[in-house]
Amino acid sequence: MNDPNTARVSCGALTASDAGRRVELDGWVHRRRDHGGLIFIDVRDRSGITQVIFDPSLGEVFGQAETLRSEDVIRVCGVVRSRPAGTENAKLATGQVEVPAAELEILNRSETPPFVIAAEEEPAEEVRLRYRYLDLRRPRMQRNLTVRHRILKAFRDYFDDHGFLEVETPNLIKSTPEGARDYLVPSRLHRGTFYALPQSPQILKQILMIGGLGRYMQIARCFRDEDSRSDRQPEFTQVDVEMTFVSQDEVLAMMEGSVRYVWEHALGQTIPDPLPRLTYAEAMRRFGSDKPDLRFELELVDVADAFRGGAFGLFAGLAESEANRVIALRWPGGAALSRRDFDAVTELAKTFGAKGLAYVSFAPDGIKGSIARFVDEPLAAQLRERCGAQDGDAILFVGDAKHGASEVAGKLRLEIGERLGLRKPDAFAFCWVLGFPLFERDEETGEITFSHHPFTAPAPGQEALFDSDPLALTAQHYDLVLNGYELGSGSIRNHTAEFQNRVFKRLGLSDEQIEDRFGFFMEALRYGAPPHGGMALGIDRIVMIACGENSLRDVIAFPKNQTARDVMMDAPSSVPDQALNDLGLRIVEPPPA
RNA sequence: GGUCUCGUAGUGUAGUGGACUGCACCGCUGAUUGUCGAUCAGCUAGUACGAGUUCGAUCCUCGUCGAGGCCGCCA
Repeated sequence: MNDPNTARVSCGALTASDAGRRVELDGWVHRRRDHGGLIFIDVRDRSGITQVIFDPSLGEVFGQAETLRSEDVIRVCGVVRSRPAGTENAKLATGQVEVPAAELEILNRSETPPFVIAAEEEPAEEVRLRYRYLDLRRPRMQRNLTVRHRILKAFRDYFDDHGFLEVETPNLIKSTPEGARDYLVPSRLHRGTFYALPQSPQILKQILMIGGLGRYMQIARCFRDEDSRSDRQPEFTQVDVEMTFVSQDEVLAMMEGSVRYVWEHALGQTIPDPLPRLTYAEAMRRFGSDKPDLRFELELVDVADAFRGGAFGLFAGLAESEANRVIALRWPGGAALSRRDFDAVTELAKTFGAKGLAYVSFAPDGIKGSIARFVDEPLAAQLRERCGAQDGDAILFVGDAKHGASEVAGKLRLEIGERLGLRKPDAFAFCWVLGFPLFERDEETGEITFSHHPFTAPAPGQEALFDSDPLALTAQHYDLVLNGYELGSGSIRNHTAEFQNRVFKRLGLSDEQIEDRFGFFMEALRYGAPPHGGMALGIDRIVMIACGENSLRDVIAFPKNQTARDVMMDAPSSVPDQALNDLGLRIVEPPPA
């Protein structure tokens, strides 16, 4: 069919103006409607669907058409024509035209697919992933991967426009045993040693700065051997960025610009300029999260003082110390909830780490709820005033040590927002979160550890605190947050070996440990490392939110499932003994439980 | 590691401590010349696995396996 008079066209592209053209359509049998003496076949490719019609006058071709089934792959030639009056299909982009087949070539047959591509109903995710190549034929996945492509391209275009060089960094690197668990790759040539897959190209991009690249970006694959969530995959993609001779504000402006450009060019939407900024302390206080969902209000309200010296002993006691919070959280319409509903919410709060949950509701027949008997009229009036609660609302109370109370209340806030439909998938609420502490105390060991990573620089002018009160140090670190998801984080880095060494020492590393793990990096810092800083944005999450999806698995072509398995390939899998022998590995059975 | 929910034909679902587990789609056979979720007639095909309670279990209990959500974890 390599006829110069025949144009190969996309299945979704034909319009009335194409009538009279002789075209070739290649694609899958989407649906067939067999009327015995007349057969309609919808031919599908990524661009859409065109109706092809077979007439018995075609003889042998018609006989072939009778055998066509879903997902067979065909090539059809014919002259496009307008549909007879009254048979147009307004629901179809190509509904004004059809192609009466003159020739048919069956390029491949399909077995009966386990699920119907054309169906509205969605098979279980396990089935979708097992037959991913079929799932990918569905419009939803084709759309999501298209959006993903456009977003990636927009990022590349933007950073290219701003003088960034895309530089690839290796995937077989050195394990630096801090942070998440590494994926390890055994070395054959150096038996008993291992490469690690990068958790991020962090050190490498810093060395690129030392290498004088100035402005670097990369669409980088990262690997972390930790348990998955709907928004976390063991293997994920970042837009990784690093720049020299920049202030924090300059990095923020550049990154903010990239996101604004992406939203405009890939999604056709404008976002605020500038993006709102919150401090870490403010985010925790008002939203109970370092990644607040700003699509809705419902802020946390501090009410400890209202309970001080009052009848409710638990909160009165908590109110005596600045280390505690008593947080009120308005639940619009919450008075309609049953006792049973509140019990369920209390159970939920306990899974978040709450010891319990107090609540009052303002029902038409008076104040109700678990602590209603401690809430007299003046207190009720005060609480309503401060929370902005109306008749029919409820207020939840979380009281505990500051940080824990904030986190519990923050998660309850999201739950309320979710139930009230306030987390709209087509709304995009960005914000920066700044002013994180540089160090924090490890709750298990009691040791001082870094909040994000050990290369982050403290805010200028805080040198005096470094030894006297390290936990009071503020980091030049920033998170970009969208709709309650952390899109990415970055920082201004330490660029002198001397200061980096002080940080490592402060974290309790010995000279030997520093040399063993970071010796190459410390050495690089000593050869004229310029001031630098950067950021990495999680592409998978950005695409997920942009597509209105709830799971990364719907925006990744071949994702792992929750247990980190690829159910299509069946990975991970065992390997032949010879492969283990080459690597000097032996599998040890786990000890009996 | 913990916890919750789920597992019924190829797919999506319904239902019940007791008789042939119902429906839709897919598939198969036949009919059908203007459909587009084609239509009409017929057919095929199922309780994840194991143990227990019970006269009797798809249903109740426990375990195993698998899946998903959340907590821990994720510098």
